[in-house]
Amino acid sequence: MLDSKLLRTDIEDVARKLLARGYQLDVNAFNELEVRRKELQMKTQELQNERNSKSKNIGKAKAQGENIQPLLDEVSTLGDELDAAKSKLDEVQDKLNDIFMAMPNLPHESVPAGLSEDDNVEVRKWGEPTQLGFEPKDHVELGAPNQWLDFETAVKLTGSRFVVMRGEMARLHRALIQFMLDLHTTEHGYQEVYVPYMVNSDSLRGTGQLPKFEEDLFALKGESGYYLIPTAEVPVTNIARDEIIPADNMPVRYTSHTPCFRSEAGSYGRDTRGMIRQHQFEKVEMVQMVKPEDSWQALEELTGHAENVLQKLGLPYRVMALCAGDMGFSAAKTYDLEVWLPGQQAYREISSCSNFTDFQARRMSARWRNPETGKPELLHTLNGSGLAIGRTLVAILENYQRQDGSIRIPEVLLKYMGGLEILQP
RNA sequence: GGAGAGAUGGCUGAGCGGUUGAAAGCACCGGUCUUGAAAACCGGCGUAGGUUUAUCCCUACCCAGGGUUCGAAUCCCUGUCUCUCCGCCA
Repeated sequence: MLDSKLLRTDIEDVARKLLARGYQLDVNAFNELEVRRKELQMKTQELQNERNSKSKNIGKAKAQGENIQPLLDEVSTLGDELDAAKSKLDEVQDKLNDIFMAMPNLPHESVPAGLSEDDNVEVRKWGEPTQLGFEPKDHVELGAPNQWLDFETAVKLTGSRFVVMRGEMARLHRALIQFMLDLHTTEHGYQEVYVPYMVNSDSLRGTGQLPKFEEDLFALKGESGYYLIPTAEVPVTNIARDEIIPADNMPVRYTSHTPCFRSEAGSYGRDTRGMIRQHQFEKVEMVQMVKPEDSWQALEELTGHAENVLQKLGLPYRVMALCAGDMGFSAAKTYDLEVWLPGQQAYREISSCSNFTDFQARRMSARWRNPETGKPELLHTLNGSGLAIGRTLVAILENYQRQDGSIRIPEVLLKYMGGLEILQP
């Protein structure tokens, strides 16, 4: 959510920045609502004031044994007037609130212009696309032996966009999770947290998935109103919802491994082969809550933490600064990490690292106590994948494949694989 | 699942339907005292919004949402959560 003061004082500037990301703000409609809000609010508060003071007088008069009937007559119509004013005010405020909740964050000044992924800008590159010296297989072919990756059975169990993993492949998948969590907790200063995989709608509103993107979520049947999490970002960031974090505890750095559940509505036909785009996948997430003045530095660091995972795994990647139009709803700036996939001869997204500034914090009232003012102030939130496990597994299979279809295990994973060095078909 | 108790400011904890936005204590901040600290004493100390900006003033908020009333932290209804006991259970 954007600062309402900003929209009152400089709405043209806000509208211009939103347009950069393809969001058209109806300035006139907003201003009209805002004028009405002000009128109705002042009128309502005046009536409330009148009611309060007259009621007090009635109390006093009654205490002194006076006849209060004339005073009661005086306020007889006040209640109805007040109710009418209040309901009009509520109506306008609901409309304004709907607008606010549907308005995306403002892109930072450093965000490249553009409306589609074609306008994203490569910031840096690490390593070179892997040269195998033979025709590379993709992960579906590589996973076929021993039913390492078994898509047919997953279809039977559930449907498309799921996978069953077996044997050493399942272990490698698990090894990746352990490796990433250990790296973030021991070298990057994150605290590991375990969180619910279902959340309520308040949490989803807090991080920005609701109200606009409900079709991307799996909602549970029944009365609970719960949803399966689309990312650990939701439960982990909402830890700070309605909290005031002491300055000494800042910055807060959490890492968490969770499954992620996404309906992938609107992506029919895209990435249908293999496990690039699944309804259920694992992810190790990093989340930070920082002082506002630190958030841009924190974004660079957090991106570096995700990059470190790829570097330790020896996977070539590039860092892309997303253009304004390609960023997610809540982000002020996003770096995508794209890993090289020999099977596709392409870089594919494997991590997304964003600074949300105070956008999520305002939605969820996440604050810290600023020692300079002594007051609670909105903090800044960030998160990034570190990394998406399924896609990392794909990247390892494709980059570490050998001509006979066997897979070499990267050095850093050996201790999680019980010393197993090669996956042999 | 059954029975009962409860939810008040950072924490503990008062609160007859009418100057209670809320006693008291703790914590915290400023000051006096002290070589310094502690103690003692004095003062301050919630959040959000509106108006204004020197300030003042006004409104809302005592779990949430409804209701009764001229007036609700206080009464009624619904929901959520917490605790205790019983039952069941990975």
